[in-house]
Amino acid sequence: MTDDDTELLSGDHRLPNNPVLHENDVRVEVKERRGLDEVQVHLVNTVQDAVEMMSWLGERRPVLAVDTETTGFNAWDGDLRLIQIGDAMHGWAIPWHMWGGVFVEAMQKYEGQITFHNAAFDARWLTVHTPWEIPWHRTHDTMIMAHVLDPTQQVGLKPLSNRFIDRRASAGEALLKAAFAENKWGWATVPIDFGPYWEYGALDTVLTARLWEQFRADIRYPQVYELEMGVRRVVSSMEDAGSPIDLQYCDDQYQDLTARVERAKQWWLDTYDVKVGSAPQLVKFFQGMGANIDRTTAGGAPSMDKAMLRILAKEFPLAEHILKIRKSEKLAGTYFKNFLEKNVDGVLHPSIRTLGARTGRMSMTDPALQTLPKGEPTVRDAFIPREGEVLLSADYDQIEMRLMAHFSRDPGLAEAFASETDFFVGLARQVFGDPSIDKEDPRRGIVKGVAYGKAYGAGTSKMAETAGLRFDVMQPSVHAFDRNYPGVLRFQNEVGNLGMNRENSEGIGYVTTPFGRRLPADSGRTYTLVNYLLQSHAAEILKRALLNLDSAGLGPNMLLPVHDEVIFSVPKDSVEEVTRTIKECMEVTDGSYLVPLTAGVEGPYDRWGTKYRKKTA
DNA sequence: CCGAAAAGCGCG
DNA sequence: AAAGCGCGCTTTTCGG
Repeated sequence: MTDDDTELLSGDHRLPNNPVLHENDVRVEVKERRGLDEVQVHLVNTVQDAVEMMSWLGERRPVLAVDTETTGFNAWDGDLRLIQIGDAMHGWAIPWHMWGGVFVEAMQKYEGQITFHNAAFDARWLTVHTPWEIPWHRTHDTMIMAHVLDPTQQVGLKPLSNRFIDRRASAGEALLKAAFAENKWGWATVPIDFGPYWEYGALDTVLTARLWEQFRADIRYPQVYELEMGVRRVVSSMEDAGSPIDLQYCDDQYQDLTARVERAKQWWLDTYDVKVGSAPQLVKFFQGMGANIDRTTAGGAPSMDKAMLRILAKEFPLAEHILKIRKSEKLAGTYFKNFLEKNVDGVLHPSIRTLGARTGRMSMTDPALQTLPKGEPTVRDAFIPREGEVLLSADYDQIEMRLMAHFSRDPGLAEAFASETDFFVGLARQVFGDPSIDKEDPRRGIVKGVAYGKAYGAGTSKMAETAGLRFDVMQPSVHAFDRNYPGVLRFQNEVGNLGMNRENSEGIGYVTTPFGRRLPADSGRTYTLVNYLLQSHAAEILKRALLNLDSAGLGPNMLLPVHDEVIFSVPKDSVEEVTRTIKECMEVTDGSYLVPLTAGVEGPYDRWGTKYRKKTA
């Protein structure tokens, strides 16, 4: 493999309807900036101030930065306090409740490019509290720019500003924090006209505008940035619309589970003087009963994890009891309690970071709806469609495996996707040369483990551990896999070598996705690049699908993205038609990949959990 | 009292 | 030759 990034490029990656970057904005003249000495900040406090701000707004500039100061993190419970606008030399702080009308008028008048730093945050507050609608087609985000340029750097406004603009950028923040401590103020209570508060709020827009100038020129692959800005728009709208849940059901489940957990924990305390939540106490308890605890945690302590307790349970039934308590506690505390606390009128509005991982995967918090248990459908049962609608779920079929076939160009692996039988059954038949293998055969699971192990960069010992097999039992299967799919091994070596060569010559090992996203490896860990490439490109494909779905008019029907899956709420009578549209938007079967990227649509469901229940004939 | 770390566990 | 990747949340523990 050569140093040429295009080596991994393939296919047509045009994006639907997403004109974020305009030809002309690149040509805007950007002046050399020297530190922050000449910068002026202003507070809109009088009609005269407002007039001056409007006059300033009429000047020519490459971009206008917008920022907000709020009472906290919850946009529904909290309040918007300050909105700031600024450019490279001036920042204006606008008290929302006094002068909000001036802000709205200003934004309606302004027709140029806009940038935020972390648009997701400000977009949510602005959507909830103001009538202004963000013009996404001319909206930028310097946090997204920073992540695209280097996903391993800190992408906060202050770290970036300290690094790229002026070391003193965070001085104001320190001053403000000190004032908070001295006066017992918080973001909700600091007086709006307190100098350090509004001044550094205003300065943030200056920093953001400067970062935009800096980064705009550095974006070598506008395609990734355009994808990300489009996804930010679509995902913010998913956040706003939210996912409906059944509150009564959540409450019933929560009450029932917590009561049972509490009783069980009390019993352990009364009977054995053991706190169930404390691993060290449990270790002592089971050792006292004569148990041999031979697994250790990452930190070296004796382990009381699920796997160890399962082993112990064969000899000590009490270990099973601990597992049950943990399970119930997790269901109650991590899921139902969270749903009850975080919903707004029966709707969850999670925070979705579209660039949550360095690979470009999304992450989700408050609540983390990408990590709901599937072995316990009762949790997903909390999720219901909108009024008069039903749920649909659309998943890509083995997308990372298909991308491994594509990137490795291994004909055998590619062929396996063409077969009618279950993919991993087919793989197992090929690997073990035994056409009688069926879905229940343990060799299917072994091959699946080897295949995903390859995709994740695991060695034989890790695969053996995951499968619960001895190294020497696992090894022949790995060899058989390598013999059958030599392209995969070659691909792993190529990516690993490319990464190592770059680490030696350029100081950093990295690969580039077909969209142009640069994926850096930690030093000495270039073997992770195979996984980064697969995971990252799979994320890009899902993201592009979100834009396709939005363009097809399904934006309002999307509830959640889950890595390689999208959850929808759609009108009952449109299921067939929507199913066709979803497949068209998600699948890539035009030959741009060595194997077709297919997606399955499941449903309709009236609760999400239904999908995870055994189907009855 | 608070924040960070560790341990454990949920997902793709 | 060998290397499991990426996340978030809760509880407990521990140090400042």
